[in-house]
Formats: sequence, structure tokens, C-alpha cells
Amino acid sequence: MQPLPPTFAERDATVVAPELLNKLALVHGRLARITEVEAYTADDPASHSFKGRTGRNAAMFGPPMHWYVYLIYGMHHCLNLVTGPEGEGQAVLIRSVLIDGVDPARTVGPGRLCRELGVHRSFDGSFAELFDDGIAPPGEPEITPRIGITKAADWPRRWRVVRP
DNA sequence: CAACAGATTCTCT
DNA sequence: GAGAATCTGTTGT
Repeated sequence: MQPLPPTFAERDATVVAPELLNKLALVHGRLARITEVEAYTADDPASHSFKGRTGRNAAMFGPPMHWYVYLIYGMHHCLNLVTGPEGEGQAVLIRSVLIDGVDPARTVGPGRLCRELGVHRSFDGSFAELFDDGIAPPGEPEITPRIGITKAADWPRRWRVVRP
């Protein structure tokens, strides 16, 4: 178990996202293995940072290797890792994770995993504790278009671990 | 102050 | 696979 250095996140979201697969995030004392991610950059019409900095997305423009958490649909939280040079407004959305001893159905989907891990808005802007346990992903990462959004949905910026 | 957005989830078919 | 539900925080006037 080796902690990932902050430099890990100091690169473009499209580079960090696939590397994030099978890494471990420590959230509220629990380890979650990342199995699906999605990259968002400032030039992406679907990104919160597209229209510039606002009160809500401030963390996205903050230092990388920190969490950006927002509330969506008035009820679901989404967890993002801020990446890229500070101030650029890049992030990687964590879409699915696996936790030992927890039914995968509870941790597949951005809203679900936040509920399971107890991630809420107060987590916004905190340092992201990420680890690498050296275990390789079970298969080649699969690159697919994004889902659940209306703008630029066909951009191939979603990565997930293919089940063995 | 009011309109609005929304990167979801669930429940059907 | 498609459509409805659903509710705050955010944003701009």
C-alpha cells in the first residue's frame, strides 16, 4: 500500500482518469477500489468549470489531489478528484467503486457510492487520500462515451475496469 | 428573490 | 431502454 503523491493529480484529467482505475481511495476510514471514472476538463461544455469559477465549483479550481463534491438533483452527491494545474478547472468523476464486504450494488453509480461512504458537501475541498496496492486491474480498461449528461455526451472520456 | 439546472436513480416495459 | 420523479443549491436579475 503506497500513498499516491500529490504530483499524481497534477496532470490532465484525461491522463489521470485511466490511471485512477483500481487505485484505492481512503474515505472516512474505508478503502474503496475505483472501478469507473469520467474525465472533465474546462473546455468540456458538460463540465462545471466550463462557465468559469463560481462559488459552488471553487474547489475544482483549487489545488489538485483534493476532492470536489457537489450536490445534484437536490439529493445525490458526486465525488470528483481535482486534477491538472491549479486553477485550470479539471476533475475526474468517480462513478463506481468496490468496497470489501459491501454489496457492489451499493457502490456502483456516483450517487450511490457517496451515500455508502457518507460523502457530503462538507467533504468538498479536502485532501484526497489515494493509495496503490500494486494489484493490477483484472482486465484492460474499457473506454466508452459518457452517460447521464446532455452536452458532449459522446466524448469518449469514461473509463471502467472490465470484469474478469 | 425566483427561475433553473442537474455529471442520478428507480421503476417500469 | 426509456421515461418519470424529485429537490436543493446556485445563479443571475
